[in-house]
Amino acid sequence: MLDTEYQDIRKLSLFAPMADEHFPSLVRGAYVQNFPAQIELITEGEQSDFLHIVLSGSVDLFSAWNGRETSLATVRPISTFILAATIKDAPYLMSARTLEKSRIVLIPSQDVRTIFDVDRNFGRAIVTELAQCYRSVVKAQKDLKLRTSLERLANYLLKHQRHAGGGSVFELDCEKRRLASVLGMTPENLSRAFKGLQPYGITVNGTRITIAKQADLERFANPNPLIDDFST
Amino acid sequence: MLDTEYQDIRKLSLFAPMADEHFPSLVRGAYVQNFPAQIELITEGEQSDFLHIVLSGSVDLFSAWNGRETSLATVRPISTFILAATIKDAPYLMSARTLEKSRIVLIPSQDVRTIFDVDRNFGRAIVTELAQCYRSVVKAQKDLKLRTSLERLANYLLKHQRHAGGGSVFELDCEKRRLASVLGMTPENLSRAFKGLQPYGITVNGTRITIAKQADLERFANPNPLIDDFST
DNA sequence: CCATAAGCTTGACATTTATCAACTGTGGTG
DNA sequence: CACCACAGTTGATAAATGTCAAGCTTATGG
Repeated sequence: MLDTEYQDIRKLSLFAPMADEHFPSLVRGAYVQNFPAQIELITEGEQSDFLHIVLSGSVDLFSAWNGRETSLATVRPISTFILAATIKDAPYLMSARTLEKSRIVLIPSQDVRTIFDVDRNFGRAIVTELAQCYRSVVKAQKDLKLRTSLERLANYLLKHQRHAGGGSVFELDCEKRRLASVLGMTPENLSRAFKGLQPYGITVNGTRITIAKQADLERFANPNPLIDDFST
Repeated sequence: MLDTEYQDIRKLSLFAPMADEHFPSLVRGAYVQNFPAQIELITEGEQSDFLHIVLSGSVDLFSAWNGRETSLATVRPISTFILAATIKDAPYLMSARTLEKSRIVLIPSQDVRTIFDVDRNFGRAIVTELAQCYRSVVKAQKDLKLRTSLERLANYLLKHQRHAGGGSVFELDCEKRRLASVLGMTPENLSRAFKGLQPYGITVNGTRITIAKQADLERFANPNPLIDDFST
């Protein structure tokens, strides 16, 4: 692991509060590996042997059942994933695969649990992180159950517009097929949903989105911090 | 609070590991109250001042947006709810209302956080509970995104059959309108979904469900522990 | 530069789900 | 006992979403 990476991980909200004497022992047993795109890192149902951290690239968390498949989230640097399975020592509920060339840290789950037991601040950070994860999924659940696909797309666009700086033109940060899966629809329907947002000033050119009538779109999308804000 | 109730709460997995000297100070500031049916206990968006515990009765966790409403979960005795908001000191993401006459304990969130800081075992119990909650919602998310309403109903029935003892006849434990909302469909559609399961041996009489062709239903439902098991 | 493959889009169509209105049955109440 | 209120059901219809096949665009490699 590079020293800059070591520092970056140390600064993660999950590890920052940890005592100086504990962090090295957590990292000591860790692997760092570069993966090409489209590699399945973990498979749902397997035992959770490692806490994963994405240093660069991006990772798709997805799940399959009965021949169908859906994307549940995207993990971008620098953050951890599958913390809950690690802590509970339970099987993974989702699979994970690299979306592009990615650099991943693997920390043995047992080490995480050991230090969790001795470092109070780490324990507190884990609680905060888990509560955050929980609330994110609850929001996703509300998004899915309370909105039509058109409304989900509208709110997704507003959210990513803010994330991209707030300008009226911005770029999608993933393939449309994946976006469709994340939003709970088919790629064909996403295509039509973009068309359906034209009356609200949306135009699409490849991955470039333009929001011409901001107020109209916001009136239609009716975003709600209890569904759409990352922070709350 | 009755002494039996005190003991019951003490035995909850969330509180059982707590040191004997801390539990009284947690309960000292708590209220116990009886609520009639259909009382809104908390409203989404408000500050989370109390951790709630259902002693008897049942509570519906739901959320609304743009005039629509959906049930996200049912809380039954004896268990806590809105732990994540309490710990994060963040606004509630869901509203809660009594489904029937219910007895509820309210523990000031600040007390929970204070003892969380001093009692290691309590901290650990909270982590376990949060991880459990997180995984439950992830499963619900998979259920919703990977299955049709008919499949969700079939799996719901199998799950509740087991919960009710495994016999081929059992009772639904909530109104069909609520079940419909939990499963993410309209009451009309739930009615039709029950009809749609007739070929698999399902008959309905009021709240009484009969599964005549267990194997057929299971073949259709194709239940999966990573979606349908409470435990994993 | 062409050929190819892959993602995306479009149209036609099927399926699923929601909506609205009417009707049924049941339980409670005056 | 008559009446009402309400959950549930049913039918007709509409809207949303998925499926399949074909065509389009674009990036890439020989």
